[in-house]
Amino acid sequence: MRQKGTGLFCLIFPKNVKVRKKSPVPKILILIGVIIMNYKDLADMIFPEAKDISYYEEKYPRRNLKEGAIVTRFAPSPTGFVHIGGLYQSLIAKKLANQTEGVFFLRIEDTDQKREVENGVENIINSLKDFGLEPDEGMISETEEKGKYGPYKQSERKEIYQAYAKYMIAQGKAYPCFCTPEEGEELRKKQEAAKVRPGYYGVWAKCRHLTIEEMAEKIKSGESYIIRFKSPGREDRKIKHKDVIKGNVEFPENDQDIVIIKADGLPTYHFAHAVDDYLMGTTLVIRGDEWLSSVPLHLQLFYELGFKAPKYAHIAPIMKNDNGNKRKLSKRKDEEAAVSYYEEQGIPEEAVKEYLLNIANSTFENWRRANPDKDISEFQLQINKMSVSGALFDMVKLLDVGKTVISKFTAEKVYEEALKWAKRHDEELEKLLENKEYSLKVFGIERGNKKPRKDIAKWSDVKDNIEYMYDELFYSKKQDYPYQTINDKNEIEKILNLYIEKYYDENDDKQVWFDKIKELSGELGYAKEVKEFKENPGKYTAHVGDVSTVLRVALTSRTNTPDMYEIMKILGNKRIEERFRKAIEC
RNA sequence: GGCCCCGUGGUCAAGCGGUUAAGACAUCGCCCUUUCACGGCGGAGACAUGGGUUCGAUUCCCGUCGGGGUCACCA
Repeated sequence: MRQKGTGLFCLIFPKNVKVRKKSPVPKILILIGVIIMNYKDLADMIFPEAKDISYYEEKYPRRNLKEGAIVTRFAPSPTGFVHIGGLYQSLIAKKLANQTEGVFFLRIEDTDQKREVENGVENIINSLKDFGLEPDEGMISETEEKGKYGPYKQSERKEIYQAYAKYMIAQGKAYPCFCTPEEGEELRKKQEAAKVRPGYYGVWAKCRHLTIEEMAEKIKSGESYIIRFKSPGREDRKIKHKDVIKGNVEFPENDQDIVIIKADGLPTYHFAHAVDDYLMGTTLVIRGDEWLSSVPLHLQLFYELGFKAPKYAHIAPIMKNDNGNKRKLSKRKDEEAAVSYYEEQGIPEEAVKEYLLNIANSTFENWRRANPDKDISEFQLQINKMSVSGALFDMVKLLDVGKTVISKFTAEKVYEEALKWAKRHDEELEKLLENKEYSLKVFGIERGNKKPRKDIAKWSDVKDNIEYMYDELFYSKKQDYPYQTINDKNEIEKILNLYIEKYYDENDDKQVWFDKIKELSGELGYAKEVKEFKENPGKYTAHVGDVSTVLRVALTSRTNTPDMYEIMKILGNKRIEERFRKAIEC
């Protein structure tokens, strides 16, 4: 604010000599001299332009929602990429709002302009969109918003905060503080030396004890100042609070005269939180548990502001094991902390959400098993069943969820998603997928039955999974043929030639196809059944499985593939022959 | 350091005074008329610790230890 005092006029001719009943300045004093000011005069002097709070009370009526509807929000600062923890919060918030026919809104907390980052808002909005977590209200682009309780960007709510700050000053519940940051620093050192609790409170709160006249005088002379909350709390008293997740907690009362309006005229988090969540009708504040210890302050603020406080749900952060120590997933150190990481890796949005739901409610897993095909929007999340301590992030489990999620997709969906990812991250894969009809066949292998394959956990696995089905890639690489038991060149040649000349017929059904491989094995002196092979040690050098392996390796250059019958069908006679020829040449 | 929260297998977690202490992921073994995957069956693996309270504590209380959070004109 650092504004010049404009109070001289008010000092000499107070606009409001009549004092409201509540004013702590006795009437008699006012009668004695016009110089004597009251809190309201002080408030007028500091925020001459600010509206009366009744204006905002009318502008933002209480929401008319059905009983039990939860109004909640995601309220990030635009300071960089969205953290997985933020996504977790949003997911929970959105589910809860949807389940109760409430409202989920997005509010941008940009009161710290130093930390703000370019495209910060856009980033947040896009990340939410990527995960299907669009808010019902709030910011929808860098500059646009929807909903009747805006602005949803705190930097645009300055006048609202000032109106409430003015109201607090007029009530004698807030005051200007003229201490400089350096003085604050000194104070802390002094307290440290004296081994007392640090902070601006009680006797240490120098400016709290200034008279109104002294305050006015300083403002008038142009001293810069901030606004502090005049806490009525006492540290030796306890407050009890019931957190929706953490349960009963007990804290000492807040007695800190925290800053509510900073030197730049913008509010601090605490004050903005109280004003916004009241005006926006938030019923449940879902936030990280690093805020738990601020609850006494926030409750006090709501009370002194005359607001009904919301409920709080403090969720445990997602942690990471760092050399045996648990620590929060860090934006700086851990790539998996950024939600963009999951998109880059091609982990499906559904998988990330399912994994997060898994952490949120252990009942999710059972629900999923009972309802394998239902959409997660049908799962009823119970916030009070959430874990109180932070879970270690488990990539292996996430990937397992990813496999299951993708295994349920149709070939069409797999194709679309893989292509979408390839367009952003893998040109080579994108080219492979150009032939949609063919690719659909490839993705259709062992898909759609009751026991679908689970070999794709993320879209970045796809290329490695299917490349041998595409000639352009298959032939462009120098292949090794990792034959196993049967690895004699002549034998291999014999098997391949005999198979293609005498046995393979693309019109065979699977049983006939399989029987023919047995026949082939028998003809060349191998055991037709594995069992027979095992029962007669020494009689055979190899069995039908080993013969199959030769075919498989020659065909794909791999020992592990999905169903070979289907692969052969897709490849077709000509390409099989060609691949065999190539294998023999090597 | 003060204040606060938390502590069940490797991980996520049910259980909250009497249980053979669930389940999932990971791991190991077996089975699934050829591999892999899927699936099935089975194995190994846990109540941090010391005191209480109680006929009986994983469950309740206190201490210890361990982990985390918070003590800004940052959110």
